[in-house]
Amino acid sequence: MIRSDLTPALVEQVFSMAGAVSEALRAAVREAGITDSLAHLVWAIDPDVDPMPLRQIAGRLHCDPSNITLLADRLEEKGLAERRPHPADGRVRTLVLTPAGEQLRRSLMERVGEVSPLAALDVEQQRTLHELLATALESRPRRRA
Amino acid sequence: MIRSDLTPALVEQVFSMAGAVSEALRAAVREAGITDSLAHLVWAIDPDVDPMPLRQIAGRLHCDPSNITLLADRLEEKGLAERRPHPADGRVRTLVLTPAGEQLRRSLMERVGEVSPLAALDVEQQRTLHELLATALESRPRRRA
DNA sequence: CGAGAATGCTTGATTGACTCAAGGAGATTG
DNA sequence: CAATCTCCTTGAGTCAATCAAGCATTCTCG
Repeated sequence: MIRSDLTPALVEQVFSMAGAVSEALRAAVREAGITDSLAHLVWAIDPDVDPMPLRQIAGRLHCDPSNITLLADRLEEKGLAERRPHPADGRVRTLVLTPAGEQLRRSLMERVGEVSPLAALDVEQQRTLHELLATALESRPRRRA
Repeated sequence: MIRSDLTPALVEQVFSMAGAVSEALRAAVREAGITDSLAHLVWAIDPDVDPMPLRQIAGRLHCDPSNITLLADRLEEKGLAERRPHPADGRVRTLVLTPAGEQLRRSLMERVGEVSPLAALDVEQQRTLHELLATALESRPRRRA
């Protein structure tokens, strides 16, 4: 017993926080007639950057491309997003939000700014938290803390 | 545009961190022949506190009790946990880890202390992070930061 | 006591998410 | 132009999660 290890407690907090955020958004998500996974995908599509290929989205979300195919289908059915051919490469399809999709995305972001536990922190605390998480996430995973 | 809102970025980091931890544990989890959900349940059963009723576990994991029934079945099949009758109330079943289950739980905790991104922070940073998250999580969700 | 209500777990049916293997359309290399 | 590679899609199959009953046990109150 050399040093106390906070890591398991931190992991617990992180999962707890992710769960709390999902819970906080659930009402808005259900109201929009979509599921958590769809909301997650909408969240991941930033209208301000170049359209992403489905494969790239899959990488970003750590799941199989075929999974994104399925979710994209559902998003198209609901008129929240649509596939666009890649301008330079005919194999590639990109996914972009429709105006309705962009509006939903904005409303989710606003909502999370209102009801998530993270909103209970003041600006200074949020900045500190942001930096700590960035530091951890940027590090390549390594042995021994 | 009065103030910059870091909340969406923080939410992104939190989900990213949760994903990274799951990813870091995935190898160990698959090696044990179980799924992420089973691992999550094993993680949630602390051998050092009194055995919890299934209903209470469901509350802790924010899911339906019938879900826990199913997962508990699977855990029993694999010899990682077993149901025990509640000493005072005949309706209640509690779930406790077997020695094999406890060992798996310990190995998951050790592993997360080695490979999770959170382990990249020094002790002081971990303490700060722990306090910030605790502050946020303890607050009742409210409007306006 | 004893009937009715409440509580706790289980079962069954259904839906959604995810993974893997296989296939087809479009690009690239030689 | 032929072989190969990349990207998306399809189909099969598994796991997770919710909901609606259902049964057993306990509690409440006449």
